[in-house]
Amino acid sequence: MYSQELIKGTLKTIVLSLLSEHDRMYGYEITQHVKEKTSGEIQLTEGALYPTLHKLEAEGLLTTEKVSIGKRVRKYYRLTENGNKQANDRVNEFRRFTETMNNLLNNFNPNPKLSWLN
Amino acid sequence: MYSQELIKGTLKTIVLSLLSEHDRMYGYEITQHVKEKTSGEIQLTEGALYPTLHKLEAEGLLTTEKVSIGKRVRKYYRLTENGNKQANDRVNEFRRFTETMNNLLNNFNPNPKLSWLN
DNA sequence: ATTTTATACTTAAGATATTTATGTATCATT
DNA sequence: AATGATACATAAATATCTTAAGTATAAAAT
Repeated sequence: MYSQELIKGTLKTIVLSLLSEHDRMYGYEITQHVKEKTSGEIQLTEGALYPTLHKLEAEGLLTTEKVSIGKRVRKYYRLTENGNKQANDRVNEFRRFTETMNNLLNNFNPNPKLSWLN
Repeated sequence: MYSQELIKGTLKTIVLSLLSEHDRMYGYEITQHVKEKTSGEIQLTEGALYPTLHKLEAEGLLTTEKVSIGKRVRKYYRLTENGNKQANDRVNEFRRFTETMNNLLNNFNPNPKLSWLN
C-alpha cells in the first residue's frame, strides 16, 4: 500500500480514465476494480471517492443513471463528451509528469530500467 | 506547468532526493533548481516549501546551518542519516507508484513508449 | 437462525496540506 | 531611484483526505 500522500491528486485521473474504458461504472465497482488491478496497493476510500464523483458530476464531466438491483439502487456514472476530453488530458498530463519527475530524480540512484527515458 | 493537484504529495520526495545528491542546499536554491531542471513545469512555491523544510527538520531528517552571505543569512539544509534512508525509500516508492499507475491507466489509450513496462 | 462479511451509497467532523497573500530585508541591475 | 532577483518566514483561506458514523440489502458462514 502506497502512502496516501503520494496518491493525492491522482484520484480524478484514476476515475476519469477508468470510465473512459468502461462505458459506465458505479462507485463501489471503481474501488474494487482499482484494488484488484493494483494488487491492493491503491485503495480508494469511500469518503474520498463519493464526494469526488459528485463533484465531477456537478462539473458536467459525468452523468448518472440509477439502476435497481433487487431492492438496492446502484448509481452508475458515465463520461460526458467534455468528461472524455478531460480524461484524455489528465492521463496525458500524468504521463508527462512522471517523465518529468523521473528526469528530476534520475541523478539519484539512477534506475537502469528507466534510464532510456532521457 | 502541471496542475498543482498532480504535484501534491511529491514535495517531500523532491526535496529529499535533491538533498541526497547535493550535500547541502538552501530553500531558494531548491526552488530554482527544480524550476530549471523541469523547464518550469514544476514550480515549488515558498509557502509550501519552507514549512515543509521546517517539518522535515523537526522530524530529524534534516539539519541546518546558517551561512552569512554579505549581510544576508542563508539557511542550508543537509540530510541526516535517517533523512538519507527516507530519501531512498521515498524515491523507490514513487517509482513503484508510477509503474502501478501506468499499469492501471494502460488500457486507456495505450502509450507504446511505456507498454514494455508490463 | 443468527452473526458476519460483502455490497452500496452518503455525509459530517477533524486532520492535513497547499495556495495565496503579506511581510521583511539585502543585493544587483536599469 | 526604481525594479527585479535573492532569501526567508508565516498566517488566513482554501482544498482535500481520513476517519467515522449512519443506513440498508444480500450473501455466506456458523
